[in-house]
Amino acid sequence: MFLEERLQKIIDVLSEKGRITTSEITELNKVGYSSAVRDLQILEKKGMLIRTHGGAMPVQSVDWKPTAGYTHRDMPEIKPNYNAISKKAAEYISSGDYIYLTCASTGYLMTDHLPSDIEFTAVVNSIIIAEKLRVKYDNISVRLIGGMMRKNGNCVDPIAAEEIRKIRFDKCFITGAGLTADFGISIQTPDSMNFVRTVIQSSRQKIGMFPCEKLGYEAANTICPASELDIVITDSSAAPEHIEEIRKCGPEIVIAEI
Amino acid sequence: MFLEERLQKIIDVLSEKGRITTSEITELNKVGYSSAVRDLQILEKKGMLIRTHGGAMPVQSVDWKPTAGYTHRDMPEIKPNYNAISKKAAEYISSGDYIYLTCASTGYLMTDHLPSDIEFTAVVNSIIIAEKLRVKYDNISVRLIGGMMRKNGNCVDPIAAEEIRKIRFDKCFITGAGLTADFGISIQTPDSMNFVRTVIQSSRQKIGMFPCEKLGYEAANTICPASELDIVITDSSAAPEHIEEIRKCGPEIVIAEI
DNA sequence: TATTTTTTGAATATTTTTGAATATATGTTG
DNA sequence: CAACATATATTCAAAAATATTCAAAAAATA
Repeated sequence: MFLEERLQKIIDVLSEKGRITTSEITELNKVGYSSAVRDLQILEKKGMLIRTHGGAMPVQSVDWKPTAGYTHRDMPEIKPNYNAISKKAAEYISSGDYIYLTCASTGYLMTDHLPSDIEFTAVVNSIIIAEKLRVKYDNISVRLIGGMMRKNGNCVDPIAAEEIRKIRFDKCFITGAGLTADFGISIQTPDSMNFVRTVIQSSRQKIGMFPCEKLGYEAANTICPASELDIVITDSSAAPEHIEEIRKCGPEIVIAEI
Repeated sequence: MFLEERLQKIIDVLSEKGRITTSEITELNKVGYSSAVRDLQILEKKGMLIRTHGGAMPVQSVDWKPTAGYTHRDMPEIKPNYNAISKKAAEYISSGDYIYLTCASTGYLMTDHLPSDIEFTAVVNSIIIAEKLRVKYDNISVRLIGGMMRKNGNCVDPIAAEEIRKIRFDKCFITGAGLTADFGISIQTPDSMNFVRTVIQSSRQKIGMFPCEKLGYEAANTICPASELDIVITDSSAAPEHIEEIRKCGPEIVIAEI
């Protein structure tokens, strides 16, 4: 079998099952362990997947811990809490809404839970999310935000922010790398900071999705105070002190059961 | 057996089975290994297939599908003339260029032939093309044009056109549904008409890709006179009278050998 | 027949695959 | 939480598969 065929098979399994192990690959492609690993390396280099300890996962479903820099040794895991939060968030969408969907992993996970019985418009700045919406939903009008595209398929540069400025959202579903009472919503890159800030400023209702790991964490750049958010959705593993800290700032706290 | 017959046989097997090995070719055409390889080299040069280690695959099969599960059978059959024109067009890209790539099928086909040894910026309004560039090329900066996304993943509405208006391209690679001396470049929908017109107005050098079928045809809406184009790339099956008709309007005519 | 083009097979070079040795990470147990 | 056991990753060199080169042979053409 050709290299290209093997790689395609891996991608197929990955996007169907959401995960693949190294031993599955050896069986699937009838190759030795070393070749299986090398194939994963090739695909990782292309940005088609993220390697984990024991196999690989789709890029979209992985969001590494904000506390540690990402190296190939950090093993990203499937995060049920991310999924639970995304599902809960999707419940807030109403008929006719004009909403913004974050390009972070929580936004991607939301695409599995969006309502298919009402019509609404989703504004997205990720071609991965756009493609998923295009293929999966007929009831959603998709508005794409352009700009210089990052290697991960997202647009968060000033061009994209400028485009956001021309829109008023009913609701925005956003996230960040961290959230505290002191530092508010924070994120790694300045571009993202600027972009998300613009989104928030353009939205009537601001809904933040923050898995427990992100509460109490402060990333490099602050986007806005926590008080700007109307609703913060977190999960049942969140520390009570963190929850209380944010609640005092103003946002309504919603707990998604894992 | 003639060379052409052998090549055709290879293409036939390829489009039927989606793959062919070198040893299959030696049997199929009753030739030695060296000849089998040379035939593959010839076809690869024409852009009719992609050589792999051990054989070859159709160009489209080596694509990275955004969604899994496609086989080469699901992909539209590549017309050799479209492919030849796309390949020829890609030769016009120089280092540092800021180019627009049409969202039509010729633009998509170009993504198989773009130079990978020089850096340049590609502006695209199709998430399918954007995704392919993202995965396949490291040397290309991709600028995405946003707007209300059509069901096919393209953005050609007024929002997209407005975005184009803010750009000046070194070159644009465009097409249309038809091209005549009388009616110029024509296209089906008004949105597309407006969009492509804007692209042309924003480009220093205008390169049109028009397979022989499109010469002499007039679609509903005219975009601009044929004289606006600097170069028209067509294929060797184009009728001489059509070629002459366009040449008289001004554009340099380039014939891509099928 | 002379000349050119095409085909071929063998020698050589390159790429790909593999397994074993070593290193690192994760899970478990006291 | 340390120390061990297990699972997985990395490295690397040998082996296998495939590609390239090239000159001779065959075929086609003049």
